[in-house]
Parts: sequence; structure tokens; C-alpha cells
Amino acid sequence: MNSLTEENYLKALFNIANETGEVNVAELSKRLEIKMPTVTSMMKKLSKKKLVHYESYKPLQLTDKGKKEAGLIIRKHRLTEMFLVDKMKLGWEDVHDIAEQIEHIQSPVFFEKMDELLDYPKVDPHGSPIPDKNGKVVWKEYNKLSDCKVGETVKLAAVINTSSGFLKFLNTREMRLGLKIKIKSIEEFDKSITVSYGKHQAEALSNIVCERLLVEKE
Amino acid sequence: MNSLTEENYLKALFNIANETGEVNVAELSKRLEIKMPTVTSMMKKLSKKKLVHYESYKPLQLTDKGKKEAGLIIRKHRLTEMFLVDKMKLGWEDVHDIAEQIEHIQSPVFFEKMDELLDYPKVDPHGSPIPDKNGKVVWKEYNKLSDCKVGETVKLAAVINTSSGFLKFLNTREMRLGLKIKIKSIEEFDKSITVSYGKHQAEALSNIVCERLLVEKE
DNA sequence: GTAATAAGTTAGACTAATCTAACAAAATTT
DNA sequence: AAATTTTGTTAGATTAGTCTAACTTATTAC
Repeated sequence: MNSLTEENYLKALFNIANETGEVNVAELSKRLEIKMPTVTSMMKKLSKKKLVHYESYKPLQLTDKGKKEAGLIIRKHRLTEMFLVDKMKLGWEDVHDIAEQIEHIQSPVFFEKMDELLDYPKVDPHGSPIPDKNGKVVWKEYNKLSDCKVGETVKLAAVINTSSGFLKFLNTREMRLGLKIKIKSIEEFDKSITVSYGKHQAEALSNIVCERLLVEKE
Repeated sequence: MNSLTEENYLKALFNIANETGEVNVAELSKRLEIKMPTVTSMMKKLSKKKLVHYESYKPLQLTDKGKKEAGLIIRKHRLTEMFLVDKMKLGWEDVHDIAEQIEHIQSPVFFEKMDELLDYPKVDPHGSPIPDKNGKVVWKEYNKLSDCKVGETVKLAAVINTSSGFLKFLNTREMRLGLKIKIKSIEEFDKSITVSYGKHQAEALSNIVCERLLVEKE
């Protein structure tokens, strides 16, 4: 059994690898807000447990075992988020911090029940895929809204950043997953995009926002 | 903020005090499965935090602050148990271990939502009262089934022991809270009681079982 | 290609929570 | 009331996870 601390390292390794491919000590240190020497020593520990491939000065890599265990933690996290939104009627901006805690609960039956009550969901409330029971996860190939062209109509499929602040911003604009968005114009100098959707005739979205919105073309 | 460990000490102090009145180091040590010297040092720590009145060789006592914090943890535990049984359809024998973990979740909104969805329940699935938002709890005056007399008809109001084994035993006898039970006879030599209820014409219950069943007289 | 910067490691210290061994106080038994 | 047992404390060690300071290796800039 892994400690709560170990679980957090595994999860961070998994998430960073999914986002940027390669993971190094500095990045992990920044993500976990833990100093580098501490990270190094934890890597040695996880290496002994066969969860991480670790060699001095080399990039960090989860082993297959590590990937599986990390995937299962993330499965619990995302199932929980879905449960909190769907069954407990919490807002998508409120669920991350709670799921961050509940993901460490040790109880197969608890999460199986969640899965069943939710009717085996494939994605969480932010559009991220829920890993399967073996910890395996496949991301669909989405586009960033920032990479779309004028005139295109796309469907909002996922948000990259799940910080409460960003999600509250989307709430004020009445943006939610599944929304159909039409790109009306793109500003050259700051890459901001003006879109229309629902009752909104013209909303200007900064490049920072558009980089975090993943969309599907119809 | 108290650590998970501190919370477990507070809860145990609260529970033992409710069961037996006075708490000493040996008892707390046994309950938590933690050696006495460790308990002593934790009492000093909690004393510094004004959660426990501690004097060498004297019985242990929660301060008002300690009682409140303990009560709030137990509130979270019992709300969770109710949620797991009522909303998630888990058996009353399965929920204790899960609630033991979820009670440490830090998120007012999460537990408020539970409370709301359950429509502000007053007792948990084992008949134990749920402390209010100030951590205050009042036990109704129940009788043990073992103290009842032949001929009486009583209603099962609570179970003292919430171990999975005991609750599974009750399941096999189809006994649940609210059940009306008639006392048919009492054995002199071992204090076992024969009762009838529902479809059960004559079930013999050992004294050990009867001591753990709390009933209300009609 | 050397100097400067960034990334990573080693060594050693600290805290929280635990333990065992040894001793001290209180309660119980005889 | 003395002996024994139970209860409680003190002292010192251990482990997990963290830190800072100092050093090393790798990368980047000039």
C-alpha cells in the first residue's frame, strides 16, 4: 500500500507526463510545491518500490506498475468529481479540492458504487477522460479553441485548467461542456477571439482562455 | 487545524466518555491500538492546544473546545454513514470503515450538501444521534433489550456495536431499526432471550447480542 | 569553448507520530 | 500493611516526510 504522500507524487508524475511528455525533478517540485531534494529522495523511494524508473540526472518515468497505480488514483478523482456534480449538485468549480481528498479513500466498494450510480461515465465534469479499472486512459484528439479559424463552429469538449477561478469565469459567461461555439473573428495582435454561442452574440475571449478550451469539430 | 491523528484522538476521547463516563490513558490506548507512552505525549500536545484537560495520573477530559471539535468530526462521520446507506445504497455493515476516512475531509460545503440532500437527519443508520452544527449531541434514553421483561413489546432504536460482523449477524436475522420485537422468554442461566418479530416466530438471542440492542418502549 | 545559469544531488537537521525499556504511582489482592 | 498488578510517565530510538546549505552536473548564453 502506498502512503497518501506517495499517491500524490504518482498522480503528479502521471499528470505532468500527460501534459508535457517528459517529467523532471524541477517540474515535479514546482507542481507539488515541495523542494527538489525532497523530490529526489522520494524518487529513490518510489524507484525501490518499482513505481518509477529513476536514474540520476535523467528524466523521470513511471513504470507500468506506477502508471497503473497513478491511473487508478486519477480514476477515483474523476469519478468523484462526476459524482459530486451529477449526484450531489455541486458546481464544477467546487469539486476539485474535495476530489483531491476523496481520491485517497481506500474502499473498492465505495468507488464501484459511484461508478454504478453514475452509469459508468467516460469523462469527468471538466471533460477529462476517466481511466478504466486497469488505470488505462485514452485522450480523444481535441483542438484548442485558440487553434481554430474564423467561421468554424465547434463544440466545447473539455477544459484544461480546472482551477476554481477559471471555471467561475466560464460560469459568468454561461459556458459549459457541449456548448456550440462559432468563431466570429480573431484579433491579430493579441490572438483574442470573438465568438458567439447561445444567447451570447459576441464574447471576446483572450488567448489565455482559448488555450484552455478544448473543442471538437462537428 | 488539527491533524488526522489528532482528530482520531479527539473522537476516541469523545466516544469513550459517552460510553463509560471517565476516560483514562489505558482505555484510550486500547481503543486506538496505540501504546500508552504515545498516548501520554499526545495528551500533552492536545493539552497545549486547549483541547484536553490533562494532569498526570488524572482521568482525561475534553475541554469545551475539544468536545466541540470532536462532536463536529462525529457529525461528519454519522452524516456520511447516513449518506452512504440512504443515497448510495450501501449496507449498514459496510459504511463504518468508509465514514472513518471521509470524516476527515475538509470541506464545509461537501457536508452541508449531504445534510441538505438527506433532509437534515437526526440519527445515523445505526440509530446514533448526529451532533448538530455546534458539535452538540443528545442521546435519547433507550433501554437495552437485555433489560426488558417477558411479555414486553419494544421497538429496535439503535445498535451499540457497529462492527461489520455484528451487523451482518443482524442481517441474517432480518433485524433492522424500527423493528417491533416481542419478548417471549428469558433463560435464567445465560440470560439469552427468545423473541418474535416479523416472520420470525422464535429467535433466540444471546445476552451479548441483547446488550448491544437498544430499544424504545411503546 | 568558457562562463553563467539552471537543474539535480548529498549531507545533515527538524517535526510528527510512533515504539521499547525502564521506572514511578496508584489500585488491588492477600 | 505489604506485595502484586495495573496504570502512567520518562527517556531515548525510529521512520516518513520535510527543509536548508553546500556541492555537482547539465544546459544555455555569449
